[in-house]
Amino acid sequence: MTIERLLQKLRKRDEVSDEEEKILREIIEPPRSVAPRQYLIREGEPLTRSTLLIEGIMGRYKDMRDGQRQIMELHVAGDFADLHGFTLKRLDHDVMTMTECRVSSAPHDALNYITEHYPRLTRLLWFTTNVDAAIHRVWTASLGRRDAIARLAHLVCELQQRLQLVGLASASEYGLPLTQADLAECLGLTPVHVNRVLKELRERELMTFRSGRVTIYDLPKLKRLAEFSSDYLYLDRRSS
Amino acid sequence: MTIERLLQKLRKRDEVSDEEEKILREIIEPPRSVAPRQYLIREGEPLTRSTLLIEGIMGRYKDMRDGQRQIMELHVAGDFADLHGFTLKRLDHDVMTMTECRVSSAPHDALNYITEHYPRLTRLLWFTTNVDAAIHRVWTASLGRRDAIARLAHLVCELQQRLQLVGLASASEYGLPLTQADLAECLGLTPVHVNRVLKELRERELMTFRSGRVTIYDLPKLKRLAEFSSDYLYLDRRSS
DNA sequence: CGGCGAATTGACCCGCATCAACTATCGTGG
DNA sequence: CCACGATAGTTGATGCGGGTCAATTCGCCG
Repeated sequence: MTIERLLQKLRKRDEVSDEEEKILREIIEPPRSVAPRQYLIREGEPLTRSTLLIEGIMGRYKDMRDGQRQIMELHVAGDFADLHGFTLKRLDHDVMTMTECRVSSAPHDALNYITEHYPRLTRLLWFTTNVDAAIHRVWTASLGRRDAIARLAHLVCELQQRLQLVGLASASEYGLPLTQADLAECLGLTPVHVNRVLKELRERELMTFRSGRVTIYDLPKLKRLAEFSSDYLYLDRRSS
Repeated sequence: MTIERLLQKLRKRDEVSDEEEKILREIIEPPRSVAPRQYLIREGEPLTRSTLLIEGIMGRYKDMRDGQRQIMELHVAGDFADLHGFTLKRLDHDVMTMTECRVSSAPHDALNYITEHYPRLTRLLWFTTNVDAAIHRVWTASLGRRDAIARLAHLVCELQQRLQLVGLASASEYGLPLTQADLAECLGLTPVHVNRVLKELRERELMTFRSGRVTIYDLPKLKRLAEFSSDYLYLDRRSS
């Protein structure tokens, strides 16, 4: 249970040979625990390794001058939180644990070695950073063009899909140990308004979010409300 | 004047050897012209080549059910508009010319060849897709947490910086042949409100946008208003 | 001169923010 | 065991930024 979820996700998209699996296992360091609400990476700091999230939830944050924050992406088990740091060498945002997490690292030297000797695996890792970008695009569209209720519904659908992919969600519920204020920081809303929107979703009998758990009563309706399509998560096999 | 601007940008970030330049030149096909407002790529369609923008402006679009659109990124000369398509094999958005454009293509087979034989160049191309993602993140933060005037100012600063990088902008002006409605689709606003915000920027003597040209009167003040820092464009040399 | 898309401006409206008070939950120490 | 303090959630009253609708004007081209 270290890189299993990562492999599970990669294999949904493309084949991973035994040799590729072996080299991946070799470069991933032993996991360690991190307390909730800890900064793993600060904006601008030089990076020499990338972080694989084994368990828990992490977020990519940007701080604004006035103390407001925007979360740009949430990470779940099996995600690299900062694989883009491998080519960027520093980040334009912070990375923080939202909950208690278990994480491992992949040294950039080792990733470099992969790019020198495993081109297919390299393309697959590149692919995963491009899926992160696709998620960014959907969030951009949400913030630009969806109203508060559709935005929240979309986030709930996205996490359902991504958590299901690694066996952590069913069609009707999953654990999401975040606060309403966290959701507000994802959605470009205030905590107060998130609360009101959750109330409306509850009253419309679409879903509830209580004590760190999402319960979905009618997923198809929720998806329709959110105008959600999972295409952007690239869950099907690639031809290449 | 085909891949010159691309090389110019890449060399700002890292070295490109003669051999790497040679292979890049070989895989890029001869440029062709495309009229304004033409779809180059439609969401979901299978891709076998990636598009290098030689001249003009292109945009990445998402359409919403109700006919609204959100632009997720603008591309300028020297950008690959869909290099992410190389690993994704289809896109989650449309790509459209905003102006008359000159474009070339790089077949995915040839890019594959690069990943097999030129790991350093591969990392550099991977890097450029990660910068696109960084741009997405900044737009996300803009839409989530900046008000209309700061959002518009930020976009103007970003384009100034990116166009300057390829020699198409000075500190005080650059050509930007878009309509106010185009800007609205970037900024998650209505054309009417973009108009009002432009008026305010004019009256505060920060900048003007008229007949396809941005004129900046006070770039430092504009950057302060926008809370703009160019860090996310990764313009400095990487250590790797 | 006429036509058409883009820009401009005014009047009015609404979704979400703001401010403030109150409740619920839970861990901690006396 | 209860008092407490802290954090999260809930609700109401009010205000504002940006949307909507509609009428003009501008600029360009035929």
